[in-house]
Amino acid sequence: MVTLGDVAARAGVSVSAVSRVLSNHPSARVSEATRCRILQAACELRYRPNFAGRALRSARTRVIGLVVPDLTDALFAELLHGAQDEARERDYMVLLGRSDNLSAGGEVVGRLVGEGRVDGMVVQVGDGVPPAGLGAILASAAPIVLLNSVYEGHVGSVVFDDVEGARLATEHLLRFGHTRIALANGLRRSYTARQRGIGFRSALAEAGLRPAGRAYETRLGYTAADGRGALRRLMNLPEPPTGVVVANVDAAIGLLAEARAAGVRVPRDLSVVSVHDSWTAENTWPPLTAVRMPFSAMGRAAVRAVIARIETGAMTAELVGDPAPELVVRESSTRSRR
Amino acid sequence: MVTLGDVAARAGVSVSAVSRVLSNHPSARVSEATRCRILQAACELRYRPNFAGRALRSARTRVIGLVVPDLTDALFAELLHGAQDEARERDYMVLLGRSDNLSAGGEVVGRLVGEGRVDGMVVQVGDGVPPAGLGAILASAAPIVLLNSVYEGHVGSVVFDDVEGARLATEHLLRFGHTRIALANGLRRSYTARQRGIGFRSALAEAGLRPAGRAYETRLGYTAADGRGALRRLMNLPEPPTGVVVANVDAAIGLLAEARAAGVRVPRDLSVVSVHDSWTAENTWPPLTAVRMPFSAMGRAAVRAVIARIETGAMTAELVGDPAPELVVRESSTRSRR
DNA sequence: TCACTCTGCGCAAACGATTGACCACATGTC
DNA sequence: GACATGTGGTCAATCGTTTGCGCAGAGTGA
Repeated sequence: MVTLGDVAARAGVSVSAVSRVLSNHPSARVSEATRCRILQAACELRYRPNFAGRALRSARTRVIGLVVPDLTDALFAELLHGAQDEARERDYMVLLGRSDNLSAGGEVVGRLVGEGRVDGMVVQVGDGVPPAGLGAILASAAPIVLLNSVYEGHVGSVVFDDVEGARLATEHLLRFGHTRIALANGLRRSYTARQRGIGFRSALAEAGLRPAGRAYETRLGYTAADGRGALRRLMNLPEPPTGVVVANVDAAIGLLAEARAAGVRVPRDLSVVSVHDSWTAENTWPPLTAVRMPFSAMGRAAVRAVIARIETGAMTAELVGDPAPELVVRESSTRSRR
Repeated sequence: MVTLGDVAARAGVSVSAVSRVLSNHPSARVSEATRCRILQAACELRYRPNFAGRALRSARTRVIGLVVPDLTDALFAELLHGAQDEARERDYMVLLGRSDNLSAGGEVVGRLVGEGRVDGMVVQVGDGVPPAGLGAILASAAPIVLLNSVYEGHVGSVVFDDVEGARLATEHLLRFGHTRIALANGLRRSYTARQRGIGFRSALAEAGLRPAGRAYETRLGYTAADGRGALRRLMNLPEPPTGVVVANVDAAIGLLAEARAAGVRVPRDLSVVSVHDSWTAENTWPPLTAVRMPFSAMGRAAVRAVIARIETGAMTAELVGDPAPELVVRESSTRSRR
């Protein structure tokens, strides 16, 4: 391993001179000739600063942790990409942690922050995590930004405009003349599910429709299996809906598959619109009408927020509105037949 | 931050005593009473060893890097889970790097290893990376294990039994009486694509079928769009195949969607079997018959291999055969009508 | 010439954990 | 009594980087 000392020896100067030159420190008062010798020596020896040495000395790692509950879908990949792009531009790295089922990833947060492996964290809590578990994590006083959830008294969160996303999806069905519209939503305690419920109902209200009743809003979850369950429940109603807003694209994919299996024709018998878009939505049958949410921008915003928290102490509760949620019309939705 | 010194002060001993006790060092000769005091002090102060200090001193991080070209599908998630499970059991962490389009992630390997952020790496090179780029990475003499590709002279790779996987898929179609079977394969230079081609052709040969000709093997790639392209190409042949083996589940999903759009009925007109299974394959229409490959086991094996390389210097070229590839029959394949 | 200031660097002390060397004391052996 | 052995620890060096401080020598103004 090449150290500062090696470079210094080759350039015939002291380690401090090398350090100052290589990190462009303002206090680096060296002649142009010396600077050149140092740079050349570093280049020839392929010097790379040692991460541990630097982190130990400066008590900063320039790494931020990202903890998500699930990464089996393309949405997460987009989020991670945005986060990594933003991090790279600011000379940070992203360390992907794993939030296990138990304790909302509290252990991983403790490890990463407690052992000084990261300077701050972006945490997305799982759908089914009770708020109690969250408190313990946030109590650590470490720079933490929550993703898609807000917690009493914790300012430091980045959320989608889920209300608007759900509203867009609902309005699309309303424009197609649907009046009996269902919502296949996430779990009740999920923050995003609550927001999407609000957007859904407000769109209905604005259209002068009274809510179709509790039974038309399932709250099973965001997985494909949950979407399947939602379809069965909704189509077994005395008056099944003619349109359904699914709060997650993975659930919509399951719902679509279950519709085929149950003989429900989409979009003829049932129009389907999902919140979230991904490459999988283009490849269902029929191709899924979806509201594209800015996952990449959210990743960027989260990293930006946590870096701001680290470097300036500023706390932000940000709503990611740019680019705005956008409806992508495909073939799973059509005009109501009545 | 709580340091060893803080714990030592509270327990009334020296830092070295604390260090030895907390790390269960064999040279820790302390009385039972002292050991207790130290443990209690550490517990009360919530001591956590500082990562940087430890890494600097020991020149080891107990972190291994995982670099993959693409993480938009569920397969990758399974791989990562396996890797993380194995790492955790051996008291390591996994750091997910990003292999950009350019230079096969050579830059990220250089950074992670060069700056001492990781002790070793698991690298899956992208499908379209020419072998030349690989050489540069492997030349760094760092502990690197390749995933699903082998490189001349580099022993340190973990691969699937792709030959067997493709063979299983092909034999399934053969048992159904298909004789005109196509292969929608990955790019020519891809190692896995070559292996899957071998398995495909050997199954045909064992069944006494002569290969149906070059045109029946497309080599477009592993994405959904590539699968769509493969379907169009194959169904435009003078004598379209009645069955197709798709070398990747994402491509199979695209192929299925394109079949619907083109009016090709699956499985009536065309039976489809894919290599790789994932939750998305259960939710296509018709549900996709697939060969389940042991992604989780591969993640574990890769981490095991790189740790072995780090700790004992042992190099391995391993074929992940347990659990063996397994055919999961769903509804996208059926008996040939002739 | 003296007292400054400025330039161009080097010295050395941290940061936190690990570990070989060493020390004081007690006990056992010849 | 001299010596070895064992017990229960402490001391101090080390890893690589950063940074406050100091120190020559050159230049400047009075």
